[in-house]
Amino acid sequence: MTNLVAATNEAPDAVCIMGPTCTGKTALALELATRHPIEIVSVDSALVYRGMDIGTSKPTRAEQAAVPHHLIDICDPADPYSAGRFLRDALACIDGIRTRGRVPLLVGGTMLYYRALTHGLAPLPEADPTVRAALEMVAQSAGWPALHAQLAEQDPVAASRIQPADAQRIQRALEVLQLTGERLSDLQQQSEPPPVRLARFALVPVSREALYARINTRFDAMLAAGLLDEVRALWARGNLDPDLPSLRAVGYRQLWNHLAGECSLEDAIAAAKQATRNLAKRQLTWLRADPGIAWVTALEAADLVPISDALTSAAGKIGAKALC
RNA sequence: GGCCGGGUAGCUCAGUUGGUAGAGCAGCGGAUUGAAAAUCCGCGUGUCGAUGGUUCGAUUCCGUCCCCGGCCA
Repeated sequence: MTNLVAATNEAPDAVCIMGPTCTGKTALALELATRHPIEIVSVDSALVYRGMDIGTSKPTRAEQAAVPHHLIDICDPADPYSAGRFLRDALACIDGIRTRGRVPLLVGGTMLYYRALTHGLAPLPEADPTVRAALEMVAQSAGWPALHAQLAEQDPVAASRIQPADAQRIQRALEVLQLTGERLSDLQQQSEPPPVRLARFALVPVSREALYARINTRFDAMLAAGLLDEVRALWARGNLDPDLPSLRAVGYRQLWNHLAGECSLEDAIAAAKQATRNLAKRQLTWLRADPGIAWVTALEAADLVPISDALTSAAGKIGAKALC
């Protein structure tokens, strides 16, 4: 079903390193780039946005200059990026990198994007603001449980998988129904894994406690580096609102609320750290649910051997392909 | 020192007209198909500050003490 390399010796087309926020993925990728002919593809829903650098821990200009990076700064914060766009963009990047004779190293923490890469996406329509606004209006008066009941009539399978309070998913399922006349649950059967053989690794923290402590410390460092000014600059544009996917990003959302006068800076900081910790926990849940991913718990040289081996193997495959 | 509030889950608090207690948050686990750094679901034993008394039974009523906050001296 999935395109994992598993225990076979078959060489991968690309190598993927996923992991919760704040575990050192960027540093690891840069380190690997000194020893392997790679280009980095970001698997991250926040790094795509321009002008959001500090709070997303975006690789610096220097780091991006040292190794080619992809899917960073490709979207304005006023425009929503999506899993669908990511999959198309990422597959194009992987192709391009391989034809250049290099190995794609996919690195990030957005697990839905990762899932799209390993399992593919169903042929679904993209979001339609008009349809969503209409559904939103109905929900205002009738409530989401009523829309869930409606979904149960039209797509019982989807409804059974979606909680009555899960507004976002109810809205999406009904949107698909309206746009295509077909059931989301039927369309979802039609997803095909992309034809890319991935060697997958999960970079996980030694302990939850240490990860949380690091998250807190890093957020303070972000503030010291000028994160609040970065958010003020977004605020000053005047055309952004907090419902945008970009501004829902951890850290930005809380500081934005503070700028809107909804809470003190102190409370916003505490909430941002909390949200980041919650995010890291959810990322770990995804990782645990993937049976085909190899866990790497330390950045010691010995622990990185499997990753290096995968990169070497992928490079060999590309080289062999080039010879044909 | 006097008066008034408070002391209940890791935190903020609710509650029990006396039958040993429950929310939110945290924490832990899970779901996850174009918003995903999003959205949602599940999990609640804690000497109810301490100690005497009344009572079949006290976290609840009464006495004393301790701690915290405020006001008055």
